[in-house]
Amino acid sequence: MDAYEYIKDAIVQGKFEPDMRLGEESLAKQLNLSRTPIREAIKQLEAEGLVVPLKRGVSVRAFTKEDIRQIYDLRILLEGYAASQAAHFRTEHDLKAMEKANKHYEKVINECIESNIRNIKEIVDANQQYHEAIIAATKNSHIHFHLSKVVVVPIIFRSFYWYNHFHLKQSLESHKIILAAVKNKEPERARIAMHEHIYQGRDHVLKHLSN
Amino acid sequence: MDAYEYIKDAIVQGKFEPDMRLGEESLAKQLNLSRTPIREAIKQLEAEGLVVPLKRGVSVRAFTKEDIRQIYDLRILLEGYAASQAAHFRTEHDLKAMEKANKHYEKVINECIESNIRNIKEIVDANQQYHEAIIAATKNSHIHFHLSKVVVVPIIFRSFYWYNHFHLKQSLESHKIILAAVKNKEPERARIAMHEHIYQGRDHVLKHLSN
DNA sequence: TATTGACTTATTGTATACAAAGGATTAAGT
DNA sequence: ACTTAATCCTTTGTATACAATAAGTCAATA
Repeated sequence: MDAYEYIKDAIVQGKFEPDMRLGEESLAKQLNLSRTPIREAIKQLEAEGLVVPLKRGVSVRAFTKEDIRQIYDLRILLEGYAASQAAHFRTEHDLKAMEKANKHYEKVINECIESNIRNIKEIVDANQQYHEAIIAATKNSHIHFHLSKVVVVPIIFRSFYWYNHFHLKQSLESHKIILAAVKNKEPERARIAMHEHIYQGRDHVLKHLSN
Repeated sequence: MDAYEYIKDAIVQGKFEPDMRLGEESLAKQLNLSRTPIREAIKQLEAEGLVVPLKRGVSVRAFTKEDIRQIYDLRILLEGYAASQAAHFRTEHDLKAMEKANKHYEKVINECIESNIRNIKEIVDANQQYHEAIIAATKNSHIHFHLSKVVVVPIIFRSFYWYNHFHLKQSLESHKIILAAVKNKEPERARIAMHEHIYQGRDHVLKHLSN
């Protein structure tokens, strides 16, 4: 397995906790690699801001409540724009992709609610696919590039992020509203709906964060 | 000197041209270093999107006209937001910093016009300081983080970016308008002025790009 | 007992050595 | 002459070895 993917996943899944120091030798042993590729992976993660440099080596970045607030503000700006652009310029192909992603999200949510089993990874993935479909319709690869870095952070706190059925249903409803606006080519409606959708996610996360 | 800084500067200054392959041994010799730190620097640049991976090694990313368009769209969105936020929340201290940066920019521009000498680096730096002062007033470090990656790209094409006195004066005028709006706490005015300012820069660059 | 200082240890940062994979060049065959 | 194949060479990718520095420990003195 790739060192970069391994470490990033471990951070996002919370296996490597905030402020935990990442020892190179330790990681090298876990991955059956030498320190050289480990260090390269760490440098990439540092450039993305997921780990922070110490005097020597790095530690997992501990995002503060203020960080989360700022990241959501940024995400609201970018994804709101993406939604409005999608409503403007979407093709039939884009729409099909979004509808497919939405159908899938609906299926996952409903299964989750019925069986009362919280398969967090599946929900997070389905949600991301939906958002990616909208961003793809924007046809701005640079926005996609930066959003992909931004979106990852709150997922670190996903353990309580998706924890109740009400929020899940609310989220699904928002997705439908956004999709309808894009389908009807209503940019401002799409932007506002996306804003509201992400604000709800933000509030939900912030409510459960202490510091 | 740091390998990362060296390579990044060389790319931004145009010393390493687009599509040029970056040989590790060659860079190591230039910097009197071994390949190890070179590779780490390259990984960072790859994460930022300034170099692209080949089957083996990397080359300097060749940004297309479409890339530039997308990057400017993104920058307009982010800096427009920054300007409006600055107008909302700016403190006296923020304002002082912006005014100082603006004074300095004015000085540089005027010297440049009078002496007819185009010290491109000085102009670019003064311009960046002004924009940074506005972004600082936003108090959103994550927006600053992403903008810092975005802003760099068009500078690669700066040789003709700042090439005439009319554009320079126009740019200075825009800066003053934005500053006034921030000073008077007019968020929408500030955003629109920033949009216009960056659109002008965009058009100027695009006009001189062929493909 | 607390604090400071030297010493020891562990881990990073850098260099080098080795292995593997592309790309280039040359030769052979059609 | 042009294409194809095989070999060689250059450069990357990985591992290891060495050097440098930060941190931790222990002892000594106030």
